[in-house]
Amino acid sequence: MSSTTSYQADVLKSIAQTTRLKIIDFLRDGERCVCEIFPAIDEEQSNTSRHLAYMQTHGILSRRKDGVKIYYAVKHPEVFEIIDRATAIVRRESEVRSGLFNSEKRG
Amino acid sequence: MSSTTSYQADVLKSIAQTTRLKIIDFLRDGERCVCEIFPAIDEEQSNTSRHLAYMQTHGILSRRKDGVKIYYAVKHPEVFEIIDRATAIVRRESEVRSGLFNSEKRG
DNA sequence: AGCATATATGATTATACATTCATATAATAA
DNA sequence: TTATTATATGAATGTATAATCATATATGCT
Repeated sequence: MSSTTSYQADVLKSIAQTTRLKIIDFLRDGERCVCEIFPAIDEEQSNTSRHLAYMQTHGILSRRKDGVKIYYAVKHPEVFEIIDRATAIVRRESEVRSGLFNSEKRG
Repeated sequence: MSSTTSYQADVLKSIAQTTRLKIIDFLRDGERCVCEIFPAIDEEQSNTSRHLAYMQTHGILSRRKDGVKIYYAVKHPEVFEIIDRATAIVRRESEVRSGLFNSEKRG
């Protein structure tokens, strides 16, 4: 196996989870501290903290300390591009499944 | 949570695994049957079959039957775009970690 | 120093996942 | 019909993951 394959999987796994997707989505506007993040996504502080640490360890979030607060941000714009493409797939799949695609074609 | 968040996670999870990444990469040239796939990626037939079924169920692979053989293909070009972006992240991260980025800047 | 706030982490539990082996099913050929 | 090839799947196993609760640690304020 290509040596980068497992790193690719690690990066994608850091995104492919509902709580982490919620966090990343909340970080679209930029850097936020933990105390802003966990109420916004409606998850427990400890769980949120773990996911943030996980994503930072795997290189997709940056971490900045300011006093008591820790600010996290998405490091690579590709993270958002990946999610946007996943959204496109979901949208297309749901159209096909609901028969929207075929009925459009029929007019 | 947005109702599509868990579908986004499902799509990304269908990609974020080493064996599945190997399969998808082998399918870059197009449709292939199981008997071509598992030797190419050096995995067991049963394991390969399971991952193919998983990805098909989650909407990222198409499945076509021709006699005894089953041909699978990647349905959405976005799947490759997602992997390419993950690769870009991995590359940038490894550059930063190895200090290549900073030494380049220094000249 | 004592207190409040912010974040991280150990321990636990439940669940999901990946893999393997053995075997079932399906299509085709002899 | 029997044999062969291709694919799928049940059962078992080990490992990873997500979430929760309780608590530790760190910073700053009074």
